[in-house]
Amino acid sequence: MGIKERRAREKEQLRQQILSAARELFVNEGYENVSMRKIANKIEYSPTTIYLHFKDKADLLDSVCKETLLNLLNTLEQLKRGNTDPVETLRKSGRAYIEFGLKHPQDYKLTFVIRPQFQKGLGLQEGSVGEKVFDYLRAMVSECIRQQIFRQVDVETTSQVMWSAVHGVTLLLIDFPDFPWTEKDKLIDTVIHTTIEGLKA
Amino acid sequence: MGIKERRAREKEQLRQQILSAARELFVNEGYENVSMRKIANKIEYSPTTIYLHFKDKADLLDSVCKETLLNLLNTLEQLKRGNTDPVETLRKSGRAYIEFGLKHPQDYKLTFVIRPQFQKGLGLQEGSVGEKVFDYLRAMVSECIRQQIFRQVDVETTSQVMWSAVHGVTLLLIDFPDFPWTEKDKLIDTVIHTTIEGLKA
DNA sequence: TGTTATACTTAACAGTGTTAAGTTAAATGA
DNA sequence: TCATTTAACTTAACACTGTTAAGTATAACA
Repeated sequence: MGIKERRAREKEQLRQQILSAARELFVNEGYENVSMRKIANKIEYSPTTIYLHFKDKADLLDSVCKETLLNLLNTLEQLKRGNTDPVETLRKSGRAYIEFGLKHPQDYKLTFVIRPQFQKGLGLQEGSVGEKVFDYLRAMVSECIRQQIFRQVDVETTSQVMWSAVHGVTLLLIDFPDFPWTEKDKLIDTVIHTTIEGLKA
Repeated sequence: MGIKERRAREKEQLRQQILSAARELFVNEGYENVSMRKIANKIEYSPTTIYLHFKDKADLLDSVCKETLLNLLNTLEQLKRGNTDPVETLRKSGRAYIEFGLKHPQDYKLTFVIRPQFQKGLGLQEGSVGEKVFDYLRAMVSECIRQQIFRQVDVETTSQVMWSAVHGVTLLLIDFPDFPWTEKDKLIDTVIHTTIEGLKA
């Protein structure tokens, strides 16, 4: 039964082709400014072919975002290796998160701003990659609390505070590039430092 | 020359009519899902009439956002009156900012997320209402530093850290309503408290 | 070789932002 | 008062959008 497998492989290949064309266009021109026809043109298929692989445009966006989250998760987990000091790890992770957002601003916005707008009721579903990213954060914070470095007993709230801080500065830097920010690295470091100090015992 | 004045008044009236129709539709259905024709229908004019008052759809959005910022500025300035303790004022302002965002989530997103997306190069221009809002924040932070309550000498960085925190938590609460947040008020208080503690001397 | 299933396309629908050209009505000047 | 100018507003059109129903061609199977 090699034929069915080959067909499935070919189908998956086209799916990936659509996905990477979509990502490239979304990232370069913005979700709104990319039409299904544009994507279809790029891969040299008719627009309707896309609908054989993705429910609609939002589904396509969803899949692109899932890849982004996997990418982010990978970046973060690589960083954890060999780090023992939990606070230092948290600091570095915060930096990595923000830098990921600034390095791929369009991907970041697609994932954390555009997608929730188009996919209402998006709560980082169970088993989703998004949940795994937050689990990563939770684990680090948990360790900081366990070692009695952090004040709060509540892991959830503490993690959410941390997320708020890095998400906030990331989006502001992306969305208001012409605002008279202080030196970017200084701002990022201060945001992370301030939040961590504020969380300490 | 009462005629010219009456004409100008009528023109301004229609402008306001368009603006309030646009706001209502934007807020209820989302910027993307509102067409110029929809707005025109609501005010019972032809779609092209709108273009006699606004350059394009983005300009319309811009004007709606300006109103929102005035609204926010007003809320914040009312709060300052009679408050002497600068840290307490800052805390209350942070709360008011976040609550404003949660009370008018669509307005907030339009102003701080959608608009920068459509109006590239938006750096809170000189004299803009947005600048006035940030000036308000700057003044409060400045007072905290002057009284040597806050660590940082750098007013700019400190203000930007504060903005990051409140912006971050506001957007997360709006965009991921189904996320298992800890009790909302607790989260907001903790974000503000953590940031302020982290900034202290 | 004929039939079925899959992959893909064509054509269409109802909508979009925006503009050029045209119309109507009011204000102005003689 | 009446022709002319000016402003307000509309009609019709352009080139696009996401999406679907129906149709075609090709490959896999019996």
